[in-house]
Amino acid sequence: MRIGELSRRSGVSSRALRYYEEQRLLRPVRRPSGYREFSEDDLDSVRRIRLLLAAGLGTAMIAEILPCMVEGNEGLAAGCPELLDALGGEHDRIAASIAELESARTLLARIIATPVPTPG
DNA sequence: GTTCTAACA
DNA sequence: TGTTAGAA
Repeated sequence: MRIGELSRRSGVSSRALRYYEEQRLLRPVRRPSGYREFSEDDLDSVRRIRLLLAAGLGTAMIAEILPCMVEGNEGLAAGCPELLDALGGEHDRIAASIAELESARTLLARIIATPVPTPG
């Protein structure tokens, strides 16, 4: 299928799909016309890419683990055990970010809730 | 009409 | 990322 159809079926903009190819997340073949030709499997790949992006992973990481992702009974699973380490690292990195943001939120909430001292 | 690349708001 | 110009 061409990029327009994949865009419609996936709900992802053609601009984003071209970007995914540039990031090596998708490898469509080229027609003689120069048009990209995507496979049916690419539709699943796009869904997985969106999921992994939503999970906070970067395109570089996604490019590495995408070929290892397998459909489990409860969703996507890491088919390659050696990648669990990298995923664990991402998890910890996100957890650290959350901790920092929570500190910032608490600080702001405290400032907002502190009354201005009245003169006198 | 659809897609391509490159570049800009 | 969206959008657009100009070409195929």
